Amino acid sequence: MWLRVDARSSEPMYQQIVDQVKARVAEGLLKPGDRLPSVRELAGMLTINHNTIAKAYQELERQRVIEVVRGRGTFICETGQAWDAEARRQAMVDTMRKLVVEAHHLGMDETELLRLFQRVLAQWREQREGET
Amino acid sequence: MWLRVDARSSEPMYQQIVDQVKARVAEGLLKPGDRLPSVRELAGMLTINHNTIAKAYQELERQRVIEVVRGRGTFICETGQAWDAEARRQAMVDTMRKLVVEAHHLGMDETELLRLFQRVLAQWREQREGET
DNA sequence: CCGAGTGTACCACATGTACCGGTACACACG
DNA sequence: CGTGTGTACCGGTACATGTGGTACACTCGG
Repeated sequence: MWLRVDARSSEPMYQQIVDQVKARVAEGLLKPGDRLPSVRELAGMLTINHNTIAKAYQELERQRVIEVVRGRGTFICETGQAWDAEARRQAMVDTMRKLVVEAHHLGMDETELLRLFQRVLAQWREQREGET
Repeated sequence: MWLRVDARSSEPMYQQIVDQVKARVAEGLLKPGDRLPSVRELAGMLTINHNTIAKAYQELERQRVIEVVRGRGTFICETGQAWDAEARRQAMVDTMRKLVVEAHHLGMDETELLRLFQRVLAQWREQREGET
C-alpha cells in the first residue's frame, strides 16, 4: 500500500494523507486520471473515520491536486493548474527565508546550506528515477 | 522599533517574537551580548501580557539564541551552540523535501526551484550587507 | 541592608480552534 | 430504486493561546 498514517504523530492524520498523496503525484506514482479509493474504502483500510479522509480530499481538491466528481469518485488532475500559485510561491519564499535564518543559528554557512539543498534535490531525483 | 506583532495573525504572537529575534540575530542587527528588553518592558511596548513575552524568551533560550541571567536580564549569546543541532538539521531536510513536492505541484522545474532558492540567498546577503 | 528591577513559577479562566467521530443527506449511475 | 459516491451538520474532546494576577528568587545599586 502507498499510504500510511500514524495516529500518534503530531501531524494530523488528514494532513499526512494530503502530504503523501502530493508526494506520490510529484514522484509520478500517481498520474493524472488515476482514481483514489473512496472515502469509506480508504477509511476502512486505515481504520479511521471517513470524515478524516473527506477532509484530506477536500484539502487536496482546494489545492487542485485531485478532482472530485460526486457519485463517481476522486481523480488526480493535471498539475500546474493551481489558482493561488502566486500566494503559494510566496509561501515557498518565506519558507526558504526561514531556512536561511535557521541555518545561521545552526552555524551553517550559506555554501553549506546550498549544498544541503542540492543534495536533497539529487536524492529526490534518484528516488524518482528508481521507482519509475 | 525592531519588533512588531500582529494579534490577528494565524501565527501565535510568541512565535512571531521568536522568529523576529532569530532573524535579527541572523542579520547581525542583534549581536552576542546585546540585551533584550525585560519581559514587562516589552510587554508594555507591545501592549500584551508579560507571560506571552516570557514564553517567547523561554523558547529562545531553549534554542540557545539568548542567555538568561536571573535578576539581570536576557542577552543574545553566541551562535552554533545548539544542542539539538542534528534534529534541527533533519527538520530542515524535511522542509526542503516538502519544498520540492510543492514546487512540482506549482509546475516548477527543479532548475527553477534551485534558482529561486539562490535568489533568496542573494537577497538575504544584500540586505544583510546593506544594514550592517 | 533595602528596594527596585529582573526572570520564573504558579494558578484560574476564557477563547478559539483543531481533530475526529456519528448521523443523515444529496448526487450519479445502472 | 439501490448502491456507491462525496458532503453537511452536529457534538465531544483535547489542546494551544492569551490574559490577569500573585508570589518567589535572584542581582545590582543605593
